[in-house]
Amino acid sequence: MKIATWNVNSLAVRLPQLLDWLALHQPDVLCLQETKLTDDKFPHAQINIAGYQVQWFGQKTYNGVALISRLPALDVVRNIPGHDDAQARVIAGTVGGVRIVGAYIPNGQSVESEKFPYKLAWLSALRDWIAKEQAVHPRLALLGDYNIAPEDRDVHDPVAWAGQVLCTAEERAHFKALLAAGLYDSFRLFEQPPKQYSWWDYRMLAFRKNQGLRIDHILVSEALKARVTSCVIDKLTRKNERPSDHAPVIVELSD
DNA sequence: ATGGCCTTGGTACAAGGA
Repeated sequence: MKIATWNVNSLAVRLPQLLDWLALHQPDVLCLQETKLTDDKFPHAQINIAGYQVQWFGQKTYNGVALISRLPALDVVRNIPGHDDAQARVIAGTVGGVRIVGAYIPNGQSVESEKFPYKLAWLSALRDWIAKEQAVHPRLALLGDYNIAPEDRDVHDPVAWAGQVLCTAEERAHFKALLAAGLYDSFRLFEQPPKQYSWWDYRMLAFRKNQGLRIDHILVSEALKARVTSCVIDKLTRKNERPSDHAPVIVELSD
């Protein structure tokens, strides 16, 4: 089973790239973030024609998530139950016996912004909910754009980024709390070369200089950890024409 | 080169992203 996550930064712009990507990589599950489409505009027919089921949850201009899968997604949930949120950031469903939680964690903008406490409160709600989900679904994957670089080695210039949003101690503590709750960062289950990132700013030739951050993650529960055979950041897709600023992340699970 | 983007809404350019 191949599961993946990709922040597409506008599905209105990136639909052709998405269809190409599905045909090339043939994932069993793909979680999308930043679709930026209201539900009436979601291109479900094209995704169905490509051989996939899809559940979606969006809004105008910002945010928006989708869960694409070969098999139908069961028990689909939109956003964090009990956490009042005007923004479309989570879609979850059970696919092939695996609980898939696709999340677009808030960016936070800057430590001084009112969006930063919103991010921290959101992460607290996520943590509480995931703990409950794990109790019900031992085989669980939490994948998406976390907007957190977990460690300095996930940052091209840790000195410049020290204390900045995406790299603060508070955000990293939330990431660590997910690990402490029994989730594993698939990427770190394997020996990895240095300077591996999943996002590069469109500006400053950041991609060409590999000035990026690793902020897109696939966390898996203990029961799934034993089945993870690889975790790859698909950097090639970031080189495409009209790319998203994020690269997809892909995990292979044995049967 | 001490810089260099992209998307949206709306139709000029400001705001947001990470």
